[in-house]
Amino acid sequence: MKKDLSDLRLGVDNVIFSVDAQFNRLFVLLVKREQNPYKGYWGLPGTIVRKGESLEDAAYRILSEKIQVNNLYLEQLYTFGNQEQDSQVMYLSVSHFALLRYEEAKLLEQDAAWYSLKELPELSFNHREILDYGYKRLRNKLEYSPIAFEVLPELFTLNELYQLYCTILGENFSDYSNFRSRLLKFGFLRDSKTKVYRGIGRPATLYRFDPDAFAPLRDYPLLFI
Amino acid sequence: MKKDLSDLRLGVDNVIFSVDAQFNRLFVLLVKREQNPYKGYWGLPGTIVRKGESLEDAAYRILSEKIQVNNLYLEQLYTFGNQEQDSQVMYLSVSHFALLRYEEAKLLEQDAAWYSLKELPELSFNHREILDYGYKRLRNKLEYSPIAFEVLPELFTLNELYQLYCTILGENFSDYSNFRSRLLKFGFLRDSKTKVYRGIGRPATLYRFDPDAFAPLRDYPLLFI
DNA sequence: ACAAAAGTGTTGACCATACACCCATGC
DNA sequence: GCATGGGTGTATGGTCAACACTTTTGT
Repeated sequence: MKKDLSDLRLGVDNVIFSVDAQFNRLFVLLVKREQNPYKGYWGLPGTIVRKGESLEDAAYRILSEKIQVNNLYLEQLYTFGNQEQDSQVMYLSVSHFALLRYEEAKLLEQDAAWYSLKELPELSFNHREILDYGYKRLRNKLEYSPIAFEVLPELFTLNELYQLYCTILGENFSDYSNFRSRLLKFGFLRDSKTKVYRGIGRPATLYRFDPDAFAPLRDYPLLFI
Repeated sequence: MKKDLSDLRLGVDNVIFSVDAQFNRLFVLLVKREQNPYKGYWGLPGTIVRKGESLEDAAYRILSEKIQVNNLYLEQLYTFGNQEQDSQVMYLSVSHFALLRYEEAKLLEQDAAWYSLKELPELSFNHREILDYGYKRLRNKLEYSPIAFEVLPELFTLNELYQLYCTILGENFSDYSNFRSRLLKFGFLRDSKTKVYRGIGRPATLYRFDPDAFAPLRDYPLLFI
C-alpha cells in the first residue's frame, strides 16, 4: 500500500544573477541567514510558498522583496527534494534562476548583497549546488535562446548586447565584429533609426528585438554564441 | 506574516518515450485512470512520493512498475504546482521524462499502453502540457547532448544511431553519410573491431561511446544534429 | 588633427550538403 | 552476378575567426 509523506515543506529558492556589463562582472544575490541552521552563513534568497500562490509567483515575490528592477528574465531551474533520514519531513526546494542588469537593479534590503561568482563564500544547505546548476543553465540559455533581450531595455546598442555576452560567457567567446554580423544576419534585430551619442566616438545605432521575426527560428537548433 | 500552505500533495509524473527505430515510430506511455476525477481518461503514469523516497527514486519506481528495460535515460523535467482556487490543497507534480527503446521494453501492466505521438487521446489534468514540454526537451537533448548512448546498448551500429535520430527528429534532419562523418569526426565513438552480420548486405561495425573522449566537449556549445 | 567608439570588409580555413561511388555479404 | 545494406569520397557553397580598415563623432 502506498504511504504518503507525513510532512512536506515547500519552498522556492532563487539564483539571481546580475550582469555588470560596464565592468565585466557577474554577480549573484546572496542573503545572510538570521536563524539556525546555518545561522550567519550566506545563502540564496528563498521563501515558503504561501497559500494561493503559484511557484512562479513565489519566485517573483522573493525577487521583488529584494530588488527593484524593470527588465528581467526568470525561469524555473530544478526541484530538489531533501529528506533527512530519521526525520519525517521532506524539504522541497523549487529553484529558479533570474537574470537582470546590475546597473538597473536597486537593492531593497540590508541583509542582501551581490557576490562575484569568483569569490563566493561557503553557502548554506545545498545552495552551492543550486547556484552551480543555475550558472550552467544561464550560459546555455544565453547560447541557445534570446534571453538577453528580456534583460536589456527595449532599445539597445549592439555593443551593449556584446558586453552582456562577454560578461557571462567570458571575454574571448567571440570577436565583436563577427558577433555583430552573425546577430544581424539572423534578421530579428530591427534598426530603430535612432542613435545614441555618448560623448566622443561615433554614435551607436539603437536596435530593437523583433519577436515575430524570431518566431520561425524558435524550436530550431540555433547558436547565438 | 507568512502563511504556510495548509495542505500539500507531492506527486511525480513521467513522460516516457519509446523509440521504435525499426518502423520509425515514437511512442509515449499512457495509463488509463481508474478513479475520478478524469476516470476513464488516459494520462501520464504517476505516483505519490513515498516516505523516505527521493523524487528521482519515485520516478524510477513508476517506470519500473510499468516497464522492464535495460537501457534508459531519465531526467527531471519541470515542476507544476496546481492550486485550486477555493481549496486549501496544492498539488505538486514533479515531472520527469524518460527515453528508451521500444524493441527492448517489456510492458508489465495491462492498463498501460504505448501511444503514437501523432494520435494522442485527450489526456487527464494538465498532462498534455507536460507531454508537449517533454517532447520539446527530448528533441533539444538529442541535439545538444549524448543521451542517445544511454538508450542504445553498449555496442551499436551507426545505422542504429542514425535511425534513432531519424525517428525522434524526423527523416530529413540529415543525410546518413554526413551524419556518419560528423559523428565519427567528434572522436568519442570507438570502433569495437567487431562486426554484426544481419543476413544480406555488408556487415556493420559495432561502435562504443567513450565518455572520457566526450568529456572535453561537455559544456561546449555542440550540435549533434 | 587626433583619439575613440561604431561599423564594414577581406581572407583563408574549415564545415555542411548533396550526391556519386565503392565494399562486403547472402542468395 | 546482383541485390542489399554498410561505408568512403568529392565538389560546391556557406560559415567562422582573425584582423585590417573605414566612418563618425568630441575635443
